[in-house]
Amino acid sequence: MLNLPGQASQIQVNRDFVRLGDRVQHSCLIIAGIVGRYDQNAEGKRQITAIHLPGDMADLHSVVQPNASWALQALSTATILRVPHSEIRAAAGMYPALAEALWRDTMIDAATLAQWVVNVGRRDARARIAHLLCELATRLGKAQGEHSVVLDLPINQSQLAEATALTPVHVNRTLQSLRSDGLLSWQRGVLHIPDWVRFASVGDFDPLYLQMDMKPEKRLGFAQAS
Amino acid sequence: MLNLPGQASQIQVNRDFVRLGDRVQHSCLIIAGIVGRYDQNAEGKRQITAIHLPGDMADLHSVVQPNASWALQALSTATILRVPHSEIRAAAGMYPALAEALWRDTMIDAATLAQWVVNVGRRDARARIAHLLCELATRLGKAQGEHSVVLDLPINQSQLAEATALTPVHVNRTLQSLRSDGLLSWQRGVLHIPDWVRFASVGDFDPLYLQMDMKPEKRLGFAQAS
DNA sequence: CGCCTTCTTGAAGGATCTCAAGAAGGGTGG
DNA sequence: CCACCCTTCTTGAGATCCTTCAAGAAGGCG
Repeated sequence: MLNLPGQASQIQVNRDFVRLGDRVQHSCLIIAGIVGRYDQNAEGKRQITAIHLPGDMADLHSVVQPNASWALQALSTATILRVPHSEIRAAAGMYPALAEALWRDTMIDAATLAQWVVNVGRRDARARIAHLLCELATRLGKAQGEHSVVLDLPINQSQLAEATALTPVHVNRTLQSLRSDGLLSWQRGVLHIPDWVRFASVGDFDPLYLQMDMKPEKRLGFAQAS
Repeated sequence: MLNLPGQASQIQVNRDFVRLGDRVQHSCLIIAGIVGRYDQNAEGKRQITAIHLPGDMADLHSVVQPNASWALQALSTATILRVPHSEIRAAAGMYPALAEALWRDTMIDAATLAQWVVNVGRRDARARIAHLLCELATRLGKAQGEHSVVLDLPINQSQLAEATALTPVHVNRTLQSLRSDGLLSWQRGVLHIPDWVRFASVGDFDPLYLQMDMKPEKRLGFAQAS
C-alpha cells in the first residue's frame, strides 16, 4: 500500500473528466464509483475499452504517455483522486519494486484488453455480456468459488452496450434471455448471480489473466493520503 | 539500442513457439518474419490479439507474468531471439530510463489492444481490414505521408481473418471490394496501397496511439548481441 | 403529479456466417 | 518440362445474429 498525495474530486454521472486529446499531468485513482475508459472511431462512435473500479488507477499509463488518446467518464457518480505524475515517478525511482508493480499493472491492463478483443471478436451476445459481468464480479472480489454472487453494479444497459460492442436493444433482449434461464437477476443496480459456476461457463470465463492470485506485496494497492 | 544476449532460433510457418499455459523464462525478440499472439476462448476459437514485426519484443510482458495466457505463432517463417528475463531485469535495475522504456512499451501494447477492441467492435469489415493494414504499414515505417505505399506482408487471408475476427470467406470478399475500388493490390505477399491518404481514411486510422513520433532515445529498440 | 431516464417490444433490413465446391497458384518429383 | 499435389483464393446460396427505427411502458425523483 502506498500513501499518495493528490486532489480529490467528485464527478457526476456521465461526465467526462479526462477528454480525448487532453495533455494530463495526473493519473486518476478511483476512490468510489465506476469509471469507463472510452476510445472512439472517426465517426465518433464510442467504445468502452476498460471499466475501472474503486482502487484502480484508471490512467496509470498516462505517466508514460501524457497525451490522452482516450477519455474517462463516470458511469456512476464517482470520487477520484488526481495523483501528480511527478509523485508517481519519484516513488517509482525510489522503490524498484514499486516500479515493477506499476509495469505489472499496465501489463494486466493489456491482458484484460486482449480478453476484450476475444470477447468482442469471438463470443456471441450472451457469452459476451456474461464474460464482462464475470470480470467485474471477480475484480470486485465477489466471486471466490461460491455458488451465489451478489454485487452492486450501478450501470445501465446502454453503458453495457458500449462496453460489449452491442446495441442497447440487443443487450436488453440478451439480458432477458439470461434472466429467463435463471442465470441472473438485476434490479436497481444490484446484480445477483445464483449459480456462479454455471454463469462463468456461459461467459466462457477463466480468471487467470486478472492475476487475482498474485501475492499481495506484488500487487498494486493504493491508499489515500490523509 | 541495447545489446542483449540470448538464443536464436528459426521457426517454421504456423508453428507455435510459445504455447498457452507455458511457464516462460525468456522474452522473444523478433529478428525476422511475422509473429501472431493468440488468445482463445473455451471452445478453442483462436483470435490473434497482436501482430509482431521484426524489432518487437513479442512477449515482453512475460517478464512480469511468466505464465503465458497467450500463444505465439509464426505467421511466416521467422527468426527469434530468446532473451532471458534475468537479463532484462538486471538491465532494467541498472538503467532507470530503460525500466521506463520497458513500461512504455507495454503501455503502447495496451494502447494498440484498445484500438483493436474499437476495430473489432465498431468498424465494419472494410474499415477493419484497412485499419489493421494501416497499423502494420505504419509500424513498418512504410507510411510517412507519402502517397504510395508498398510493403512485404507474407500473411494469408485466413490469418487476416483471425486478426480481424472475420471469416476467411468474408475477408476474401472484402479484399475484392477494396481492390475493385482501387484502394489496394496484394500479390505474392506484397501489398501495394496507391493512395495512402484515402486508404487511411477508409480504415479510420489515426497513428497517434503508436507513438511513432516518440524521440528515439525514449523508444525501445533492440540489437542482437554479437 | 409530472417529467425524464431507462427499459421493453415489434418488425423489417442488412452484414456477416456457414457449408460446399471449384479455380488458381506455387512447389516437387518424375 | 510436365504432371501432380497441396495450399490458398474464389464463388454461390441460404441461414442467422444483430441492427435500425419507432414507439410505448415502467421506474425514480422533484
